[in-house]
Amino acid sequence: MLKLTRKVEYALIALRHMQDKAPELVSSTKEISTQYNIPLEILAKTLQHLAKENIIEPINGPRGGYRLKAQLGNINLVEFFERVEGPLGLSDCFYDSNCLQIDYCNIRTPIQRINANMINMFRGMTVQDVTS
Amino acid sequence: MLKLTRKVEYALIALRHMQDKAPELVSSTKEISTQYNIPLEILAKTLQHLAKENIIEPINGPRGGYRLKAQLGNINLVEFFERVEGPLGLSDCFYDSNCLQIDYCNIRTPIQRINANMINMFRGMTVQDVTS
DNA sequence: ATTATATACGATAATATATATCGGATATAA
DNA sequence: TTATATCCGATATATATTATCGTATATAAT
Repeated sequence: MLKLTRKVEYALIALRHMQDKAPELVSSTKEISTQYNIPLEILAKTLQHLAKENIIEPINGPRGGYRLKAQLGNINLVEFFERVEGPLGLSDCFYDSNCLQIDYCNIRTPIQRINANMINMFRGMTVQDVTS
Repeated sequence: MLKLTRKVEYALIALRHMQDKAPELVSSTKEISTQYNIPLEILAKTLQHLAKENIIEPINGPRGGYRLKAQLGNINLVEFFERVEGPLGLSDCFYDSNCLQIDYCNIRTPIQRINANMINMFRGMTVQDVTS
């Protein structure tokens, strides 16, 4: 429990890889896949997703790839996680209400407090904090 | 991602239920299962686990059940999570080394920093903070 | 003693989620 | 025109979580 997904990890690895280059240089999926030993197709999906989110810019054709588009220092980790993986929360009941315990639950409020602590912590860091 | 497991949630619900009673009174698995709509067998396993961890005390036979044994204010959430679910970490690589990226990973250090933040946050709260 | 009720617990099944793969399309530089 | 790269829906696989089953053991009440 309390794990990041591979998709998030792959995304961060790729972003750091791009960040380490001069901004105009492109990085292809294959290049990143090879260098970090990430399955090509999965990484491709992940990068397409980041492109749709306007975090990176795709460049089609031969010698194509991706370049950074967004300012990584402007994206906090809560925003990033949600743009990559959807809504964030220690329990589903904070954004989805089909939990069998929801009507009787005696820990909802305290868990919500802890959840807020976690969210605040992640909101206090940006993607740049991970890629630098 | 970043979710608690049901097992942890069920454990916290049960502990709060016991905490709400006078300390000498026992709570049976069935009673808790019914009141909070938790599958009986799963809850039974969870409570057996808590008993093995000396967090609650089992009382066998008819009119039996469980009573609180540990001081919930003395168990911080990191300790609790680890006693219920095993090692804690945003990524497996902090306690298990068969990750395909481990030799090349460019985000290990920053993720470790974030992980430390998360651990510190959970260490700053006790089970009692959830059950009160 | 017998019975009913409760915990103990290994084994297994079902479900959900995360991870990975496939097949064929589109874009574009050389 | 060709080779290289992204695009993307559909599907398969693996893993982890959640739930169930069957049987054993303990004990209070009668």
